[in-house]
Amino acid sequence: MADTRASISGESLLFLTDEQLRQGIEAMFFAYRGFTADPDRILSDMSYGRAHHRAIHFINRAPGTTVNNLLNILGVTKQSLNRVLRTLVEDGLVESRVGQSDKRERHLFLTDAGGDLERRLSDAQRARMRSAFRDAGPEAVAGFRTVLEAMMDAEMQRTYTRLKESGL
Amino acid sequence: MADTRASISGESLLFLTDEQLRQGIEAMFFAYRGFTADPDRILSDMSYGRAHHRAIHFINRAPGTTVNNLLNILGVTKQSLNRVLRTLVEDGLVESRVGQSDKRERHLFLTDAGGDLERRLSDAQRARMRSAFRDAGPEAVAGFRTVLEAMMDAEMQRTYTRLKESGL
DNA sequence: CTAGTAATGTCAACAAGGCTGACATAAAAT
DNA sequence: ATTTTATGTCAGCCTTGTTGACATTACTAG
Repeated sequence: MADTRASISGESLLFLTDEQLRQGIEAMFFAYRGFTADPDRILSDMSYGRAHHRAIHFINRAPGTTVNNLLNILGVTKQSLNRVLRTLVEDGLVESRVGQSDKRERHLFLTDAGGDLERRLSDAQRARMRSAFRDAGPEAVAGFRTVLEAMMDAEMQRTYTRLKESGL
Repeated sequence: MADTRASISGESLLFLTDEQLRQGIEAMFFAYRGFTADPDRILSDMSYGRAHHRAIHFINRAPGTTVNNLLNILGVTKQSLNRVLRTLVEDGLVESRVGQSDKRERHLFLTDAGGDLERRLSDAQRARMRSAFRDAGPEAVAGFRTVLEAMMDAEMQRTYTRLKESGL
């Protein structure tokens, strides 16, 4: 398990040393910090946190989504999500409409103010992503996405793909 | 700022649509969950969390590192780190030695028990990384690392590179 | 129609892990 | 001799996660 060389089965599979894997692990750690840094700065001025950002992002992504659907995407408990949603609704950033077909469901939408905040947050995050993508070039970006997809849990991979394809 | 197409300045730079950037953002979000899932499971059985994992990882990476150095790497306050280190020392996973040259400094080392836990955690995390790397192939891995490096804050990039080169 | 199940909300309590501010100590540096 | 540095520690606060319990409403199956 603690081999230096992991697998020499294929042509160029001698690249999976523990050292390389560790570098990948550390790269994920440091990069995720950068990834969240800009929106975090914006949010800390308001009384919001990363959890609000995530909710806003996915409501914007799939307007009219139900609470249960959002729960699955975010992978938290309904109590956690509810606390966040309640403040967002109270502050007029999110609207929660009772479903017309199934009146138990709540469909979630961003208000104009919610859309404004979403744009500020994602502009900041996109700017960093854009700059990283531009520096790295198209082939690196393709590789980046391939590896990230392979790193997801199977269920999240399906969720990710579904979201990805809904946005064409 | 909300362009569909970001930059058509170069040969193949027409790939930076907002949609592509958003997919990158969501890929980071879902992949990071996968990235931390396995160690999190191990840790939740004990009374430890992700913060303990990070401390253990970097102490293992750079044995004898000082508290201050660890503080810079982890990017938290000394109070936060101290809470974590205290429990690790109390539980006999980390040893804190007073520096010989500068006696104000404490140098941190994993004990045998600490090394055992480190191995369990990193084996789990590496297994996922290895599988993702293998599925994606060497070129994708190179791209993955290039993009992640470009996404880091400049300071973290230096820290990352320093760590990377110290492990040759 | 009734019983069961599903979707949601809410209350309470708790824990991890961030944060700030204040203060203490020892040792190095000036 | 004074200041600065490295570290530890106490107290308190916040966000965001958790579990468990319970209520409401409404769809669904028998």
